[in-house]
Amino acid sequence: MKVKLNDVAKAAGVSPTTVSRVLNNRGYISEKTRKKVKDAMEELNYYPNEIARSLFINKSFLIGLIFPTTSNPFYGQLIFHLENICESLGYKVLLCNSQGREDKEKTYLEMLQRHQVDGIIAGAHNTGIEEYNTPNLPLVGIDRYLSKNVPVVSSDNYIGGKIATQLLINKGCQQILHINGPSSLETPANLRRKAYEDVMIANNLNPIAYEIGEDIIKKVFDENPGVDGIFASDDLIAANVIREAKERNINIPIDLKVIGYDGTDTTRILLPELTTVQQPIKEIAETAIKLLMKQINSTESDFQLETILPVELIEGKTT
Amino acid sequence: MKVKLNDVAKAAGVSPTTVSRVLNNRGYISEKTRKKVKDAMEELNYYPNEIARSLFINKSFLIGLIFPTTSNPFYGQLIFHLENICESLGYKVLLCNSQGREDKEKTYLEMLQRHQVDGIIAGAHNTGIEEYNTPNLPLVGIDRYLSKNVPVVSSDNYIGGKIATQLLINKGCQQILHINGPSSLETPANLRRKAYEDVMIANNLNPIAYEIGEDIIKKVFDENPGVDGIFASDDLIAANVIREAKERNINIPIDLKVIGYDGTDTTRILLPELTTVQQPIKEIAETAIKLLMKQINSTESDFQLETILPVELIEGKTT
DNA sequence: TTGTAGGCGTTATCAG
DNA sequence: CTGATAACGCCTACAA
Repeated sequence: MKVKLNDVAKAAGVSPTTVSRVLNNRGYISEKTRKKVKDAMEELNYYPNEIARSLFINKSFLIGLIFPTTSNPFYGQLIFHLENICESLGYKVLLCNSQGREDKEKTYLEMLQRHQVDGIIAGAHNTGIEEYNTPNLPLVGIDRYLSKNVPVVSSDNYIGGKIATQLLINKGCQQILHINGPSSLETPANLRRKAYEDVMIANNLNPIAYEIGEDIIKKVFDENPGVDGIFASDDLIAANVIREAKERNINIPIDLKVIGYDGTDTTRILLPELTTVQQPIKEIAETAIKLLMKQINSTESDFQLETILPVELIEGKTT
Repeated sequence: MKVKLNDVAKAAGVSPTTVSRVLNNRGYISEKTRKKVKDAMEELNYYPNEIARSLFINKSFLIGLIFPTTSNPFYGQLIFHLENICESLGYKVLLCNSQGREDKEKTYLEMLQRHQVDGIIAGAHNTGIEEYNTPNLPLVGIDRYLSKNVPVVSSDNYIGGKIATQLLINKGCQQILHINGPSSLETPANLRRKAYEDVMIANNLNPIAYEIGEDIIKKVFDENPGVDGIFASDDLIAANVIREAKERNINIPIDLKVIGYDGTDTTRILLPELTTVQQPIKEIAETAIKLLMKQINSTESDFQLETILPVELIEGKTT
């Protein structure tokens, strides 16, 4: 069947230990035997069994990633960077699409623990899942409070929401609405809405926020015929708003101004005219990994509990 | 440290074997001891070590996925479905973003083998990497010939290309160009271009194809002032074409008609007006997994070597 | 510089 | 019905 360390040893006429030494560059080995062994490995097309190795060293070099779906451009891009950085550090990535379902997320969480992952990065929009308390495992949340003492990384949602709302006000909008995704109160992303409400009130305007759902966009327009500004909590919602507006022959940006949130590469290509608040996705990924590695490589817990990264306004033609 | 099977055994006052039996529902156990064991597992918050288990049963329930990037909406959606189906079958997914780089892909391929994955699904646009010949491992390619005898799944690229080109011709375009992605001659995706060329020639038109690259879109317009139809080999390219056209004040669809390829959920939301050839992404994923499982679960190689799934034209407002 | 022995956590085999 | 034992493939003492 599969060629193993022992086979290499036999072929090279040395002991398994020697092969292991060559493999891991440990201890003293004569150049001659080293070459013999290397040749044998080449010859037999040998790959060390990482599973056996993990079992022994009690470390898997596996990181679990739990996000709603790679299909969403924000998560897709975020996961791309996360995987990328992991790879550069010698870690591999176990991917989990929770689809925002609490049951799936719990199952995944258990599965990852069974597989002895060295850490987990999660970002979904579920309410506090208590299972995140139990595992004595390095954890990092992205835009998401997982549990007490689990560090969170997010873009500056509050400032982002403020910038967005303020922009609409500055551009002269009178009736500004907010539509947010399926976010519970426990995610930092909800600060986008909070900021919207604060800014509206500070400007003596009436905040009206909708949560996305079946036919919500139509409802928004039906219920607010005078709407002239919409701050959508992500770019996909913004795109849906734009489409509905077009169908109703509402002129953007003259009669209605729309601003989104995320500013992924994909959005910038497919809908470049959209004004949006761009998240520093790569930096979020870098920070998350850094925080995770800190936990993995040390026992002290002196890491920053909440990291907030700056956002950037990208003005397009929809405002 | 981590609680293991032995700890549970001790706590329950039974042997490790019995615990293992309870865990796997094998052999006869009295209800009483079963309960004792289950309680102990609960008590100690025990999770079986899947690594040790994999080592013994010589199966990891891991599937490797090698694609250029989850950031691209097509791959993002494809990977979403692949992971989803794997999960439903009890398999976990190791994610690899090859970024279309041959060196990365080779490294990943080796890494996956070291990790004893039960199979690999790959779809990137690299030229034949010979390493795909060596591993005696279940493999499936998506839109990509990995090696002799490795099954390939793809959308009907030829028909898709034909439909796209024919549509432009039917709509009265005279100077139709094609822009394709960085595809080598060895991928089925290249049939999109082949079909374009065939249809053009069959209609006594002159086929001109560009391959995407730095400032290619501008070049396309500069070199072909009379262009009135463009078939882009994916939606992102189509989006770039549309943007450039807008900047040049070229009216779409009146002066220029554009059609893309892929029709991902994300594109449909962000750029719903784009006419495109939609790939059956979910079906591609299902077929790929089915072919992989067939290889995993049997030694015979009676599987279909090439599966081609039908595409669908989605007419938007850009044609 | 190299080899031998034991164990990482689990499971299958074979007794009892 | 339950328990002891060996083994999965590798690595680290400890010996030689």
